[in-house]
Formats: sequence, structure tokens, C-alpha cells
Amino acid sequence: MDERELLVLGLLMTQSQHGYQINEFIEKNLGRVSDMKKATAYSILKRLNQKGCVDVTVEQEGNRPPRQIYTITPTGEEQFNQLLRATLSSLENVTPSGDIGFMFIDHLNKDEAIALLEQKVKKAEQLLETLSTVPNHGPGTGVDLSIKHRIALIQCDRDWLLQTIQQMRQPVS
Amino acid sequence: MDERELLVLGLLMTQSQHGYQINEFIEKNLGRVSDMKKATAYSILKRLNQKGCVDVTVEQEGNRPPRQIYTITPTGEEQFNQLLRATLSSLENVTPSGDIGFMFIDHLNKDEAIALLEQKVKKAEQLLETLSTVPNHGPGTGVDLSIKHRIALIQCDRDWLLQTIQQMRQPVS
DNA sequence: TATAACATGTAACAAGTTACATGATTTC
DNA sequence: GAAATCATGTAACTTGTTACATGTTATA
Repeated sequence: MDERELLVLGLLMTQSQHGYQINEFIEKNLGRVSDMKKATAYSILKRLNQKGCVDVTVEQEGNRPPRQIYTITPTGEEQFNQLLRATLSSLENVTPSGDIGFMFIDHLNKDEAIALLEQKVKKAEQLLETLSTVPNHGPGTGVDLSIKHRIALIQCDRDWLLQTIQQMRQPVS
Repeated sequence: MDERELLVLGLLMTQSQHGYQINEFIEKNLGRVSDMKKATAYSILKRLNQKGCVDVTVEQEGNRPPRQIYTITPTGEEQFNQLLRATLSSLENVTPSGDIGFMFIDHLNKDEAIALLEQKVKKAEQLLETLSTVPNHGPGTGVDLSIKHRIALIQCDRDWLLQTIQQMRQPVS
């Protein structure tokens, strides 16, 4: 929740926007970062407005449906800063989702387990390829930083998987 | 959701249990793995029963509240296997929560940003220490594997953070 | 005798997703 | 004239959490 709120607030820090615009930006540019859905964006904006974090003004061009333009307020900026500091300084203290599977890997026979992990490796490599060709947002930019972080973690994941597969192949020492 | 269901099914694969028992095991032994709450455990068991994945028998000792003992069914075992294969072979394709912050790091001044990341590093190191002293569940066990994976990822995260902090300290090249 | 542990559960709430509904405008 | 894009929103549903409610038994 905090995460999605931070994302919306962050986008509003750059400029005032309407819901459609925010949703479109996330869908088109941040598809690899967030899977936030349209309805969620709208409801977060409503929530932020109720909390006094954003102001709304209505704009209309001709006969088109009116746009609800959201502008971040000082309260909202403070909230943004708090959330930003909190997420930058904290660390998840629970296993990432997807790791639960490792706990029960003994329920599969060795060959199948290895085959499944190899599929995971393949997906990691595909993702790495995609991420490495993502257009730069300008060197030293936060967006680039977040992508670099993602790449580093996936590489580590892949290497660990490869190493683990090797160990599984070797007879128990 | 799939994750929590897999966890409950996995625990029932070992032995039939009642809700309290499952919840207690998660709280006492898997606190670093899952943050699933009591009410959630009970409702997942109910859900699994409705889906035909588990059977219930009632047991009572003296005047104590009766225990609902849940036993995994063949359907449940199949479901377990499916979920297990799916999580072992798939890879999250969205940025891990916590990474959104990096996108907006430019909104802070350099010194503060560095200080926050250093806090994150410290938490990573504390967590690594805790995880390295976690009692072994037996070598080559899935549980150990999942902890080793966790350790590898956190180490990578820490190293990346340290490297990034260094780069932030250096004048732009 | 108080309180922790045992054992269950429900009700209210919060957050998100899916799917639907509306209607104008641009493009093919 | 059909389909995509623009722009908003709501209703129903799922998942999960918090907080409450209940009563027994062992322990300090």
C-alpha cells in the first residue's frame, strides 16, 4: 500500500496530473516496475485527496469528459518525503514471495527439481536481457538506479541458482 | 495468496494438524519466512476444505475446546504439487517492494540519501547475522536451502548498496 | 488467584483486482 | 461507420489484518 502511494505521490511531485495520465504512464513506462491497476490508481488518488495530500481541480476541453487534475499539497509533499525515507532506509524482514517453494523442494525428485530451477534460470536470463535494453532515463537518475538494482539482484539470483543446481547434481558429500 | 496456501499445504504434507498448531509453528519457527497471521491460517484451512484439498476430523480431549484436525487429500496433494512446481519455476516480473524508493531518490539531497542507504546496509548486516545463526534443519534440507538463498540475496543487496554509496560520494565523472 | 497457554472463531475494515458502464473524439 | 483512444468511475469480489469474544487448563 505504502509502495503504491509513494509511486503516485512521486509522479505527482514531477507535475500535476489526472488519473488517466498517471495510469497510462505506469502502464506504458513502468510495466516492469509496478503492476498497479487503473482502478487502484483512481482510488489511491481519491484516498490521497481525502487525507489532504492532493488537491483536485477540474478541467474540460470542449465536450470531452472533464479531467480531474490532482496537485500535490504541502501535506502531500511531507507524506511523500516520509514514505521515501522509510522505504529507502528499511529492509523487508520476510522472505520474498517465491522462496516458500524452496522449503518444500524435497517433495520432488531430484531431476524434476533441477529441471524446474533451470526454467527459473532461463526466465532470469530473459529478464536480464530485457532490462539491459531498457532505455536510459539519463545517467545517475533514480529510475536508472532502481533498474540497476533490479539487475544486480537478478544476476545474483541466477548465479545462486546455477551453483545450487550444480551442488544438487553432485553426489552428497 | 498462492504462497500462503502453499505454505499451509506444505505443512500438512508432513502431518495432519489443527489450526492452532499450524499457526504456532509459523509464529515460532517461521517468523523470518512468513508473516501470516492467525486468522489467515484459519481462513485458509476453511478455504482449502471447501475446495476439497483437506479433510477435517474433530478431536476432543476432556473438556477442552475441540480440535479441528486437517488432513490433506489427494486433491490437496495435487494442488500442492502444482503450486510447488509453479513457484519453483517462475520468477517475479515486477520490482520487489522497497525498490520504488530508488526511483525518487533524486528528491533528497545527496548526504541524506547516503545516510538512509547506510541505515539500510546496517539492517542488512543485522539480518545476515541473525540468519547465519539460525539452527540447521539438517543439511540439504529445503528449509536450509531457502535460508541460504535469502542470505545470498541480502549479501548481494548489501554489496550493491555499498558500491552505490561509494559512487554517490564520488564527484560525477 | 491471576495469567499464560490452549483452541476456536467472527465481524469490521482496508486494499486491490476484475469487470462493467458511460460517452466523446479521433483514426482507419 | 467501426474501432481505438480519451477520461471517468462504480459494484462485486478476494485476500488479508485487527480486534474482539469465548471458554478450558496448566502454571506461577
